[in-house]
Amino acid sequence: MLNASDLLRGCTDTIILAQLSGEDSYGYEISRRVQEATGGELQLKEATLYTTFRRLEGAGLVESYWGDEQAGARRRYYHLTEAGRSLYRENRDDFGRLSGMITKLLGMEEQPV
Amino acid sequence: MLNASDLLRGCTDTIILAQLSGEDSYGYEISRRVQEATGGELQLKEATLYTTFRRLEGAGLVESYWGDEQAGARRRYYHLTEAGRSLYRENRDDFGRLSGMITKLLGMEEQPV
DNA sequence: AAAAGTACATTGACAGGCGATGTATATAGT
DNA sequence: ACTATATACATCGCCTGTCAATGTACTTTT
Repeated sequence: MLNASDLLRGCTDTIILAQLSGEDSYGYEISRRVQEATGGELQLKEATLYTTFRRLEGAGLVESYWGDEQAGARRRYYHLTEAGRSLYRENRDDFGRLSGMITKLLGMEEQPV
Repeated sequence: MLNASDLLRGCTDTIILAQLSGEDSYGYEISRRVQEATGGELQLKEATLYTTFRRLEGAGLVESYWGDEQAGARRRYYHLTEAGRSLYRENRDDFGRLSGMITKLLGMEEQPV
């Protein structure tokens, strides 16, 4: 697995926001989805995941509520607020621009947008 | 200008290594080149730049020497070691892979490598 | 009965980016 | 002559995000 602790920094928020842009979800599921989507290469560690949720909620980017599961462990669901959706789009575009710049700076082939 | 402090983390080393992969250079010049190449969007702050040089040199990735300028301010040049060149290539590839994954996770159009 | 999976949460250490600040030389403008 | 700006390097200390370690609790599988 890629050791991407530092590279990940600044992306975690946006990745989580992105996972919530379709429908409400909860920590464990988001974690699994990220792992699946990257073939296990990328992983949001639990500590990172849950501290990030706190931060996002504190900033008013997401709202949380407990699910009403009758069986199994409780789940805390997160819902993207309008502010969160707006920031998500902004961050996504910023990431696109930045990764393009870095790609260029690293002397890699430029990829047309 | 893009506020990329966090996004930049983990890329700074590689960007600097990349700038040294062609020929020896010095701090101020690398700083200017990065700014020019990104249309002023991205900037390696001085504190970041010089602390990074220390770290890279401590890790044996670069070697430094004073230039022999007769006029103007002194310049400390940096030279990429073999270890540095090797890590540069590795980091560059890692970045490519990671940015591809993030692009995917952020729900952006995938760009063929 | 034990192990593994699901699910959430907190604490404290660590490390990189950077604002602030300082040094020194050279040049251009007023 | 003085001031501002550009060139050029350097360090200190703050801030913040990631994560290892640790803990809780329920369910399913062995």
